Amino acid sequence: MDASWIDKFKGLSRLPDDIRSELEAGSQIVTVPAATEIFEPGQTADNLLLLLEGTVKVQQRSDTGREVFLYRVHAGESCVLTTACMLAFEDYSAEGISETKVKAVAIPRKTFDTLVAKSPVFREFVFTAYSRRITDLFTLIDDIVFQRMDVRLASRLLELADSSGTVHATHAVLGTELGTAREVVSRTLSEFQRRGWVEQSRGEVRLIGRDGLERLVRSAHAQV
Amino acid sequence: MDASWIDKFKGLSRLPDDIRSELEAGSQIVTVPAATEIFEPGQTADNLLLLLEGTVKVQQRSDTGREVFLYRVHAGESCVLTTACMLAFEDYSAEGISETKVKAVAIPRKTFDTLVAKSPVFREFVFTAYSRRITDLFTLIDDIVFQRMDVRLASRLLELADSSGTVHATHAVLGTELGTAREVVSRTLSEFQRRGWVEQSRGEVRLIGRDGLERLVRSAHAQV
DNA sequence: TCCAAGTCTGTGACCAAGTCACCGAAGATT
DNA sequence: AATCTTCGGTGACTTGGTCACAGACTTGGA
Repeated sequence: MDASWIDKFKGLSRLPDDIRSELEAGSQIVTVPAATEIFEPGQTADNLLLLLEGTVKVQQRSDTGREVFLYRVHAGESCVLTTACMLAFEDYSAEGISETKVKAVAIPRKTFDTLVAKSPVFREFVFTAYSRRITDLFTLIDDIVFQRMDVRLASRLLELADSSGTVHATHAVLGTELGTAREVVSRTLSEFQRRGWVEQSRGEVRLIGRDGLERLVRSAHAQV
Repeated sequence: MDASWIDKFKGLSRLPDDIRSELEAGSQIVTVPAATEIFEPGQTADNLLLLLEGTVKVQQRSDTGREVFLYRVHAGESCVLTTACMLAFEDYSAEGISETKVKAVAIPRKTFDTLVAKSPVFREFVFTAYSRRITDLFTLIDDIVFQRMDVRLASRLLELADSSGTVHATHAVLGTELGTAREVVSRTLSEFQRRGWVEQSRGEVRLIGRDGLERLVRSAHAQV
């Protein structure tokens, strides 16, 4: 345990030494296998998770059993929206699922509360994280309401592509990510393929004309 | 100043006396006329507002100049999402507009920060408020993605109706509230009228068959 | 009082997106 | 090899969003 995990989080590196050790002592490093439900509706969250490795997908399951993707937590970020419910002793209405193997720091309610009280730096860290997520949610809503599907799909593909330019996801998965139907994804992807922007095979999409996709996304954002 | 405003907020009434007086001393009661911009994008919020009277509408203006309604703050609630940005020194991306004359308590950044540090009760108040708003945002997203417009309009009409069962709003306003186009609202309202649920005149909708509207809303929520 | 300008609502044509039903192809299982 | 499951493709249809335009109502001068 050479360098502390704390330094992986920009907002926390400024913590004074005493708080640092308190945080380290009062928290715990956990690992979770891929595709595991980390938290779910109807459960009071009792740990704040800070992701060291991997990604977590947060989505809401609606009454009908369909799912809306809300946001994705990457390494170096925190599942901070759970904390509101944590401190408020309220249920969280969204569910979090590890997409990969996940390594994270779990900060129990008690430590969290103490640190929020004691440390201005920690407080700022928490509220900054909040404000990020909330603005993300706002832009998500904006996107859903006003942005065309082809643009949203294009930009999501660019986000999800691995280093070799391939997206590993079925049409159905892409559908729930964007809150739309599988058929719509299929149709749009065929169109992208026709334009020579992507190649498809079962369960994956290879981006072979990033330029086209990027142009599409840019053109939609360059509003008149 | 007989009864303190503090007792209007359920979560705050349990505050110990010393914190109460600190809160009262460190904050200020303000009034804002109707239809005034209270906060806007690109501005760091420096006060947390607790509404005593009136309502505030929070919406996001998109690049194209269109607006999406996000949520409405009523008396007894707080514009709490601004506080994240407040403490994080970040810009708020949404705008808040008073719909009526508004009386509110303004808690400056400094007082807020002190109280969050000092008082567990205040902390819980803040985080509870957060969690409410966030869950609201989640259900909003869910609604937008999965719920039919007629259902959403019906339930919004029921919410917005005054004591005499009249909604004072133009079709255009209802459109932005629901994130849809005016024409869609017009068409749906004509349909409601055809069914004898509402009567219309310029700038207002009178609900004359609440039952029908309520049935529509209920039937949509009673998912199989 | 009457006109002009602005605001609000209605409508038809069209396009984008979501839904439904169904099918065949590609992997996985045995 | 036979079967099962998952994935992707397609056509027909409905709902919702966009555009263009017209008529009705309101308001504020002239």
